[in-house]
Amino acid sequence: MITIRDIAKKAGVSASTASRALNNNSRISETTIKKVKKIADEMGYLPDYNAKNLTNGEANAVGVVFPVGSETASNPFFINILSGINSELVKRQYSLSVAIDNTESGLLDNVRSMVLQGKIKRFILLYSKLNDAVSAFLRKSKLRFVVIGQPTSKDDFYVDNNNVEAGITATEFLLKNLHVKNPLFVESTSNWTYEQQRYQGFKKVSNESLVDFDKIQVSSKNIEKIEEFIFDNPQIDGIVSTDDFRGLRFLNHFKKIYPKKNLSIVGFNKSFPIALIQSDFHSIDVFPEQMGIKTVILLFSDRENPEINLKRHLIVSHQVSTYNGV
Amino acid sequence: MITIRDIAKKAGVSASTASRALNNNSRISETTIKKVKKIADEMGYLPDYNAKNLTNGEANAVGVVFPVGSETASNPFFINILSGINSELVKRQYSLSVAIDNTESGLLDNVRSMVLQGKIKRFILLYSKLNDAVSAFLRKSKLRFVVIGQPTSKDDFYVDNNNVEAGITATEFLLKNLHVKNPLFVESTSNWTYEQQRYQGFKKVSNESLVDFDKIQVSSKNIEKIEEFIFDNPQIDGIVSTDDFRGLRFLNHFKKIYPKKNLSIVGFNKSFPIALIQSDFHSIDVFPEQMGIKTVILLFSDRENPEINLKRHLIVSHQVSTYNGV
DNA sequence: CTGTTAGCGCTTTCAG
DNA sequence: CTGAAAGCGCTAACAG
Repeated sequence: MITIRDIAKKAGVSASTASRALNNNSRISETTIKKVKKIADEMGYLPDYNAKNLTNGEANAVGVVFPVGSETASNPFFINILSGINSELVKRQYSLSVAIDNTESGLLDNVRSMVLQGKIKRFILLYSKLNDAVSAFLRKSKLRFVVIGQPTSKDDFYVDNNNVEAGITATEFLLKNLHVKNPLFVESTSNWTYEQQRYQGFKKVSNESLVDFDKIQVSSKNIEKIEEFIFDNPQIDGIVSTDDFRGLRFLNHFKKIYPKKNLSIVGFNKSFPIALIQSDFHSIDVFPEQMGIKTVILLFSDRENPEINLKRHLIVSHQVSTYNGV
Repeated sequence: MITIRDIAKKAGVSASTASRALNNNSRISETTIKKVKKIADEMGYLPDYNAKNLTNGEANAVGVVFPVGSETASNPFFINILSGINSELVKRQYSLSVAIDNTESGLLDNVRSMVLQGKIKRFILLYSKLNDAVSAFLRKSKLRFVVIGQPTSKDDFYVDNNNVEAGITATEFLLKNLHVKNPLFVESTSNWTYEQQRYQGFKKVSNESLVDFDKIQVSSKNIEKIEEFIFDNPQIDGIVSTDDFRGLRFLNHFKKIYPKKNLSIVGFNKSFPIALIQSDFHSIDVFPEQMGIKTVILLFSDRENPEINLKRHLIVSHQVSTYNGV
């Protein structure tokens, strides 16, 4: 293994000068910086992270925390988020360390160990939740973290879509492009904040367009009620669904009752890997990879981006997208 | 921060003795081991990983490598694997470090840096692929890694399901429990090894049951052919599909042509987060969390499990599971 | 602008 | 069975 002393020797300087040169310390002359870097390059020098971390008292890693219980299907695009996060981390010579557990206490232990033993100082939470032990711990420890979704505490950092706007986009597309006259808003039974916000957008556009509209909560618990509703409302010709799976589910109920009728759908998240569906099925792409990218930018804005340093959140755009259905 | 010297001082021994005691070194007497550990406990001592890693020349982390291209989108699947992996890692005081990138070369850089700079010595590959640069690099570096899926090189370590058996299970369920008379095997156009293996099982059971059977490749590229096939084969009453999404897709084609007919389905992977589907939709659960767990067990078998140390693979079971459809 | 020295927290020879 | 001392690779006072 080739160390900083090796390159110092070859460059005819001391180890500390070499170290400073490699870290662009302003006290070192341009010439020696160039020289040292050139030699380091030639010798294929790669700094040892564990040594750096030990002396710095801080790891070059970001902790990425998953929600407990994979029931949170509301965030289906984890892989894409991870990909976005990591693309930004590698630029900074950081690595991505994950905390995931089936229990809240296990998850907390995981994060505590990252902080206390791993010296990780920056975190990303792939969820947001009231009275969350992990965020409480991070706040108390004065560590910087960014939440993906709506924050639960007033001065948490977060990255999210503009969900009201997204609801507007979805509904406008449904009414104007798909020519729907009697839209329905389909959501879960959990009253997530993002669902309420998307509904706001839906309601606004529907009102302005002077169409009749309605809302329904869909889960596996209330099947009879749903089918009754569908039966009683044959005029429904399109839906905005807070996620693609729920939209598909509603479609199946609908087709069971009206096999011949078409239903236009705008869902969210582009959850289906392949073209899948008969009928006009569209989805709002919320650009998960972008969310990952912006999350990291915000996470490091204290060091790097004076211009956005004062912001506590960043917003990712969205876009209607089409499944090339059968 | 409380260090090993603090506890050594309190215990009235030297730092080296304390270190050895905490690591159960056999040269230390039972009594001092007990004493030192008790004091460490009382003082809430937690070893600093970066220091340990530096002296050990090896990080307490496992690199988990994702396939390039999120086209392999089965999201919940990966999350569950991660969860299984991490549950085993925490027991060993190891952490989970991920490598993910959109390009093969970027991914390789990521892994190289983990090895060369991070001193990570053990890896898990969440894919398997011929002529893979990452596995080549790991082999050359003589590092231990376990692949999830079928290995591409004769002496790679791997964890997988028994896919022939799984094909048998799926087909038996379709024929015996769902009373299908004319089964069809639905696969992708990629000729994955696991698809061929599942087909073997399908074929065997179909033959033994003396039923007529067929096979079809389904993708968004050959829609007309699929619908033609369905039209020409009205006797089809059930399918085994190599994944749930493809099964659903076929179902939609089928319903378009025969709106009134039922189709029984056995897919794979339990990909749908909620009950979704009208018609008899089942799925083979391949227990991704178990796969994660066994992967780690195999990864550390050189140190820990003399009894399975000679094995180069572990097999995870599977099970028919039901979507509580509408 | 550069070098010397010390030290991060832990493990490990080498002595006893 | 235990201790003293050295060192992992890097950074940061402190001098000059």
